[in-house]
Amino acid sequence: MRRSKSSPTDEATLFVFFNEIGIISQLTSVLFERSLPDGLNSSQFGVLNWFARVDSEASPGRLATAFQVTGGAMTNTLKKLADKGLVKIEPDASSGRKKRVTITAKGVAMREKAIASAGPMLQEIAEEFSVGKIAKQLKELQKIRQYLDEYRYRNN
Amino acid sequence: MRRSKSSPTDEATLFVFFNEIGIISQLTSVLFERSLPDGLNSSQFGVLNWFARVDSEASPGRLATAFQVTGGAMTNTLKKLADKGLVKIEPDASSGRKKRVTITAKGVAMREKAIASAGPMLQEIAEEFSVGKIAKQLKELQKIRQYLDEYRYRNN
DNA sequence: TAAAAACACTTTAACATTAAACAATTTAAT
DNA sequence: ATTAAATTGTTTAATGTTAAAGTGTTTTTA
Repeated sequence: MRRSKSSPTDEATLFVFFNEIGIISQLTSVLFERSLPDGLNSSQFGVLNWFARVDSEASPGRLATAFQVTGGAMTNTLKKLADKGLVKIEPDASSGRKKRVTITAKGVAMREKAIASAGPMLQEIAEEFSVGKIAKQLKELQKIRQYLDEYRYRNN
Repeated sequence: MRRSKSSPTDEATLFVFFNEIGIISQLTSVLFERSLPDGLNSSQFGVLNWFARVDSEASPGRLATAFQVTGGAMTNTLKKLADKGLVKIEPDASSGRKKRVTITAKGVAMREKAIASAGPMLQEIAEEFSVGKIAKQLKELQKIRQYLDEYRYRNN
């Protein structure tokens, strides 16, 4: 450590770090979105992917919180997904206010198709960079993400 | 290397890696946007920050390309910035089609104010993580970003 | 148990972004 | 030189997101 306390220089490093992450996110999002099949957009893919990453069912409100969008936006996204038969929306047995959203078999297949569509780009990158190294970085990023998630719930 | 050729497993790692970057970007963007002063939004800050990061002047088209937005969106963002006196838009002496955009002193001050507004959050993170380690990661991320930028210009 | 408050989701108006059409200028082709 | 093509930026219609208001349900409280 160059200094014993947090300093403007440390903050500057972090700012540039998160800025860089934002730029990479922008670049890859555009590439990925472009490769998505049919009328699927990023928001819709995000929801399908969530069911693979996190849980097999959810309420619209839980999804809205997870993606940091308003309830209205999630209502809209889920409607689109339901129209395409990629998710199922039912009344929640436990409460008349809630709804229960689940992914359908068609939705699972669509998620896989969407991920496969990014294959060529990912393969090119895999040839250029050490995936082992990236896997190690990933672990660090996951820690940072976890921290940010906690930070978010602390400050809501 | 576990295998001699790129494999589905490598692609999966990369997919999760970029997914994680997207989530961190989302979380930090919301936090940062929330802290922004006055009527400044992310797009507008992005343009001000670009003048500090990349060049002292630009055409609207160059900025639109840099941020991967349409010309129309950049027209709109620059109009907002010009209305607030944060950038100056002039006809370009070298061509009647182009315009020349520069940041004003007020714009520079606004950028600094905006970055300062993120200070408390960055400080908290600096206390939790090793900034030296993050600085090393930053270098790797910059390589990846550079590659993605080249990839983008190759596939346009 | 009746009234008030909180909660979950949807709808609506305002705003940002995109794709496409448009206007103006410059470059290229013949 | 003229005409056609390409370039640069703006405008417009459609779509997605937000904030706020609206609807119905559940929980709290008095």
